Amino acid sequence: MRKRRSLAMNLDAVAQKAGVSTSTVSRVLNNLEIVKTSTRSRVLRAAEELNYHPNLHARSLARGKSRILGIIVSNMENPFFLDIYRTLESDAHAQGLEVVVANTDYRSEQLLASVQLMIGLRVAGLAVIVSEMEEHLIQTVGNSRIPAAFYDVGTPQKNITNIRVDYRKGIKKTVSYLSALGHRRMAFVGHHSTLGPISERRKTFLESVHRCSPSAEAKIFAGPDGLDGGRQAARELLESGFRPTAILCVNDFMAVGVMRELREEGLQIPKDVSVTGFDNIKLAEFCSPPLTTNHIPREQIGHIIFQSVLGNGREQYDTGREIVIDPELVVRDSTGVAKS
Amino acid sequence: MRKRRSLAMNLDAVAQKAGVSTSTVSRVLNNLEIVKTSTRSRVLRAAEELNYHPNLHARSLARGKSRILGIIVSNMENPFFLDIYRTLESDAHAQGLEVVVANTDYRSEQLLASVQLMIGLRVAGLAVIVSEMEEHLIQTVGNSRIPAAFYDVGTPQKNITNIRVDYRKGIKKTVSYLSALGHRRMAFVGHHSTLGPISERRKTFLESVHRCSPSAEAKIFAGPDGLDGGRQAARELLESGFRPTAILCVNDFMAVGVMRELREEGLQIPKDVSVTGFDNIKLAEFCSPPLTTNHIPREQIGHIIFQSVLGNGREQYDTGREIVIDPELVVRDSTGVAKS
DNA sequence: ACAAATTCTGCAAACGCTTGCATCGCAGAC
DNA sequence: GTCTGCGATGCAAGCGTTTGCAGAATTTGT
Repeated sequence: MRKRRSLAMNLDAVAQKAGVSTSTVSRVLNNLEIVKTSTRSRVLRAAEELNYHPNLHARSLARGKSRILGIIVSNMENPFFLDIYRTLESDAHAQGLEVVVANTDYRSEQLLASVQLMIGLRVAGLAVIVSEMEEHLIQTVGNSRIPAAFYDVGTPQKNITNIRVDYRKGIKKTVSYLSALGHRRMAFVGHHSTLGPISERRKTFLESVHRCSPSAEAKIFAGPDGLDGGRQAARELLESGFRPTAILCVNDFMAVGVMRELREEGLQIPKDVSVTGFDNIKLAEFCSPPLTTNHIPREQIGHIIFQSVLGNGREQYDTGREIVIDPELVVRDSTGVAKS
Repeated sequence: MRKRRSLAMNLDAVAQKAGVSTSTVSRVLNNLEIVKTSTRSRVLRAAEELNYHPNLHARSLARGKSRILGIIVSNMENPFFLDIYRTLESDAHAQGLEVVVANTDYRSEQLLASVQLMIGLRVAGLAVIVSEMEEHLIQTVGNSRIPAAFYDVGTPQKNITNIRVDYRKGIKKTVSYLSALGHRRMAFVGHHSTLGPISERRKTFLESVHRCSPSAEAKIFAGPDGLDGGRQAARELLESGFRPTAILCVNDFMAVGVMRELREEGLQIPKDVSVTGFDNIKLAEFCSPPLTTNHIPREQIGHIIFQSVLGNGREQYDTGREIVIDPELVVRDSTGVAKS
């Protein structure tokens, strides 16, 4: 048996220095009221002097649970995810919880690793805000008994809440708005993980265009999520020879990239081409021209997720539901009547 | 003594199911080669069937250290911090380390909490990329013996590396560039935590302007870090009646906000006002007009930090140094000759 | 066929903390 | 002066792993 004398600072060291038992130190550090004031201050001083910091792993282990909220997002760079993350973080901190984030970069292998990490950490709750998701992983989370929330993917279970945005509705609104402005040639720019051939958004776009004006043309392009991806998709679009009078983008972030490329090619927005986004991130308001987009209430989504996962600290979580949120069209200056 | 029968899945359950001891299971799960192939697969199957996930807290506790890289940033929203974070994350993942991020929002109380968290987690290494920092906290980290790197603050110690950017040089270059374009009235827009009256950047700006053209006017404004903060500072600037022909911003993110407000007020960039930023974030290239800025190699900084904190997995870390990086002026379209 | 060398596997301590229960000390009651 | 009651503390088990060492199983050598 190892007799590895611990060099690290631990409860024992503090206890010894203060002349009490480890239990007492533990009680002081956890603010249990049963400790005599004099003892209490003696312990606190000892801890201070020794520069003691409790080992959170040991703590979690002993308590059988951790005070950590796990968050998994696809792309931290995209302000949409970031905003939800920030809301969750602030809600968590308000309840004295810490937060661990993991980024998947839209890679499902990384998503797997992240889920493993969160389960391994025995997080108190888990928020999964990703575009990619396999049934298998949902099951894994379901079996883990960790209260969780999934955004835009999967179906509710006993410990899982689902939150989804009705993109269909948003796309329809946008298309009919553009249609009313006379647009008959439209393109949709997405990122790869939202645009498998099976993707609902893709279908919805095509359907909506077809419904609004059966004779209209519609095409679809894609690039990686991000400013560069948007730009790249726009370049492909232009090179393809297809000249849409309006471009719908899967999110604002990509839309900004798209606009950059259009400007570069001498096209004016919205005079030559109208552009729309999705999400209504801060940047949509700050770019030039300000972007017409669909507002998705990210703060509200964050709060809902937090509530359903760790609702006010009670043991009875409010999971197992499905919540649907409607986007709302926000018209700014990046859209106008179609060029004749 | 509690006889709380464990309901949670643990090594024991797997061991029992596979008909071996916990040690063997542990060895299988850690890929120790000494396990017989047949036993190995039996164990793996049992683990699979039971949906077993090792408890990382117990693991860290037993091992005496965790495979976690801690990162603390001021403002995850600012792409500058985000880029460093992403580099660190990818380096960490490449070595099989996980990452825990904490956001301080420029609040020193939150910074304290974050440092406590990281120490409590016994992270393998710590990167602190914040603008605010108290000597006291640096000492705390120093005493913790955790290999750490601080960006732009503090001084090297045995377990601490310092990385700083020579902002002074960048500001000088920018001012003299603008000066050469005929600018004689310039403003500096910062965020509060970079702009105490003691702040070096503030001083450098004033000095540089004074040196380049003794008769020139210079003023300083500030808002919170972010698009809104930049906009707000610009508004104050305009309302103050001071009409600079050039505005230097402490970072690109704020510069985008500043430009938005200027446009709103009908000022043209760079015809009426030139604007510069710092960092050279992606967005600087995508905004309109593309932003003249100072490139700060964030990827390089990320790699350096990672190397010095967890360099290639050896026990001998390369800390205790100070590394200085020079920014480089990148001229784009947001600057031009001064309006006469 | 038996000893020796070599794999493999199990035992049990240790990691640093929490917490139910036992204990100790002392004030007030009788 | 002994007893009761109660607040404050200590004891020690247990949380789920890892790992040094020893013992069991298997192979090798003769």
